[in-house]
Amino acid sequence: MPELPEVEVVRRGLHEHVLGATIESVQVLHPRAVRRHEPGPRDLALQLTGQTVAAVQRRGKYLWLVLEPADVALVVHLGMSGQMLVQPPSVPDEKHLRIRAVLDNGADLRFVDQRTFGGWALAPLVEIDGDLLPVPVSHIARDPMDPRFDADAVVNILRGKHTEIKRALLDQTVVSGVGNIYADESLWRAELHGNRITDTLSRPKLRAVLAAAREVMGEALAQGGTSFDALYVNVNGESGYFDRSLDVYGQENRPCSRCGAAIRREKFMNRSSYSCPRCQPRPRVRRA
DNA sequence: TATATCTCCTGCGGGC
DNA sequence: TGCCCGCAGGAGATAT
Repeated sequence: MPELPEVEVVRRGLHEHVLGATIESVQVLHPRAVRRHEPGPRDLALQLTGQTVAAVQRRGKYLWLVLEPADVALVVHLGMSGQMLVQPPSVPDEKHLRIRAVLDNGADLRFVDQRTFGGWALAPLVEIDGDLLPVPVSHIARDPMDPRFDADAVVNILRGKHTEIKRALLDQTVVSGVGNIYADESLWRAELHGNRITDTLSRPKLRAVLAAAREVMGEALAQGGTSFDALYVNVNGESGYFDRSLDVYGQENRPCSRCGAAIRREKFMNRSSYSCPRCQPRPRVRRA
């Protein structure tokens, strides 16, 4: 599932392969892939045609292409299964090809998305806290890999909330880029159960979980991201290797690499959470 | 206002 | 073999 490291791998690939390219034509093959572009598929195709990719940027799990001369952003979210592929036109269409942009450098930029949670949208850029961001990204907090990420400020936000720490880690307006996999890995490294309540946790403990998030996502990025199946790939269609380094996510009943206890799986927010019952004890009082 | 839950979507795998 | 159901989960919408 694409979280920050996987999206950053894609961003780097796009920077290498599409920066400076001009879009010659666009085909939207599935309207749901552009549902966040309110004027509709035809407008998106029309506005993209003739635009040149001036930059490829990312915040959290969002990435965007800055387009000139219109000076707008093509905002891309991969959702759960989205892929941005740079392919020669001779490569047959992928089964779940949703959008194709033909570039003047002889390549296709393809958006492939099995579960259609992702999509493309055009948006103006606005200045937020010294950064130029597309409007749909303006509410997204800085991610832990951002050079201007302020861990102390995030600790203060967490201390001011009364919610479970895992829920807060997944809230992209608090800290971005963290999804279910890296939330579990970060909490395991910080030896915290995801149901612990934020305003009961010490500042050092909150700093530790943020540091763990930065650390684990940095390691994943160095290995090209995490992949469990063919759903996450880089722009060349290759998978990362970090799934081989996960300590808890997907490790149910396997021994904890720190203490040997069997990793447990629990339901949380309608999804699976993995943790070590010994290193990460449940809070004594659980909320209803 | 803050927090919690629901909903969208498709393909795979297990059970019958 | 084929059908049904649960599961995977990001993020906006809706409910509390």
